[in-house]
Amino acid sequence: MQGWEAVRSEVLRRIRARDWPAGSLIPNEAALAAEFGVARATMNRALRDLAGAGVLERRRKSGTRVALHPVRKARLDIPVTRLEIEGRGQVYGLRLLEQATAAAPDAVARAMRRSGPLLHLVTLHLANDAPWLYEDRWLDPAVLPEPRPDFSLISANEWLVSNVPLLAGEIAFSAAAAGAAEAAALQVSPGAALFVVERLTFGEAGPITSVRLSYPPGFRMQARL
Amino acid sequence: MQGWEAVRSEVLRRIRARDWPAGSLIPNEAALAAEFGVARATMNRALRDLAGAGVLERRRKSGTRVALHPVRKARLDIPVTRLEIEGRGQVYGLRLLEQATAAAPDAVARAMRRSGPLLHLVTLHLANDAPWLYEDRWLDPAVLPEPRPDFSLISANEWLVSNVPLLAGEIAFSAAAAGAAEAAALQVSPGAALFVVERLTFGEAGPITSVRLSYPPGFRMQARL
DNA sequence: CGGATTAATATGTATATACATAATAACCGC
DNA sequence: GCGGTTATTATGTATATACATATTAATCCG
Repeated sequence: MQGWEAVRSEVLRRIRARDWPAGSLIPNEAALAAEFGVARATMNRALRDLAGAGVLERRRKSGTRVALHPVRKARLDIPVTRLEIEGRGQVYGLRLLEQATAAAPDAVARAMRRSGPLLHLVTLHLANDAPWLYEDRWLDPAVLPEPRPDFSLISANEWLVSNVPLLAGEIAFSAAAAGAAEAAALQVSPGAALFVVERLTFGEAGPITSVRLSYPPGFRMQARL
Repeated sequence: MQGWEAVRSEVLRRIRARDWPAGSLIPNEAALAAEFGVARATMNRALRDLAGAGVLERRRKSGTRVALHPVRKARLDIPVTRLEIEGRGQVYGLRLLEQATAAAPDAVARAMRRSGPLLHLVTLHLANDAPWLYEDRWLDPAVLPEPRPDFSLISANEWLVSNVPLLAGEIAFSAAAAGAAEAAALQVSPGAALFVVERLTFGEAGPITSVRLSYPPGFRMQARL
């Protein structure tokens, strides 16, 4: 047995083979390190990794036990739209449908903790000239320089990731029926089932942007377990 | 500066402050360790963590550079449905709508690489007696013991996670219009926008189960960025 | 017995050192 | 200049050791 990944594999095997049943306590790091013939640091890395994956639960002094209900953790990468499309070998296009400074709807204003007017951007992203993604974004104008970037050339998302220090965010996925504007832009019938991604992004001084992305029927977001 | 998390914070700060602009090469581990006054192992852990988060890109010999297009990585936890509902303080219910051994549809059979008949389970999960989730599952009967578990008492998912060694899986999210059966079970109108999770799970000897989960309109799947 | 103090223990982290590995740069003979 | 070999370099990993920290068990004392 050599290498922390090999150690991790053997530990995983024992868990799946029920050598160490769900909920049971497994031997401590020192004992396992001795058994596998590795240093404790190596053992630690393997076990720490499995704990991060949700397979093990570790507590000081108590020890390490096999998770009773292994919460499956999926990881998904959310690339910049342009790169996602170009990565599929297609030609990326961008059409700015609307750009205005206005009062945001109630739900958005509350989430962004802003009462004043916000910059409203509605954008259609295209792949090989076909509608790919409808984007409805509200943006705090305070983060923009003068003159403002030309959002008909670069998407707000792409401009933001490379120009504003982002701290954290929330993201949620859901399904929704297409509204009139979305349906027209995406060239689907009103009421069609859209895949919706809603994101709220925070900078150092609170929320910066709130965005709703709608993908037409057929879109699948793939994740790794 | 003490502790790998403090080191990581400072590195992150420099990246966001553009001390180290996107795409640029940062000093090597040894130099940074000296500057921060920590061991290289500590520096390594901080940088390795940021690389895992997509903020840095590291290559042997070439060095470490700030990611040009920081792919945002979202992590989402997918709990067992019963625990998800009980965790919300609601009463979990389960209704087995259909249980039959039959030939799977083409797409399912192909994904599962099986030609013979499979066990087909259609289940409705309830929260406080209200429809919560419609589950359509195809299952390799070879993994089941005799007598078979009673899937009207325990959900197939829950039985599987605690009885079959699972290896890996694929998961995908999408939106779809409700079909007749789904609409009736979930008490929504046909064509309503459902949030769909499709999962294919592998054991040691190939695919074990293929499942399609449909959530009624209003359901949101939250993730952490 | 009960509550507070103290000891014991497993994980968490930091350190110096060493070697492995991958990728690039330098070199060399032709 | 070209193709192939060799050296160099930064990250990746393994190791022994040490101490920190959280948590539980044991102990003591009124």
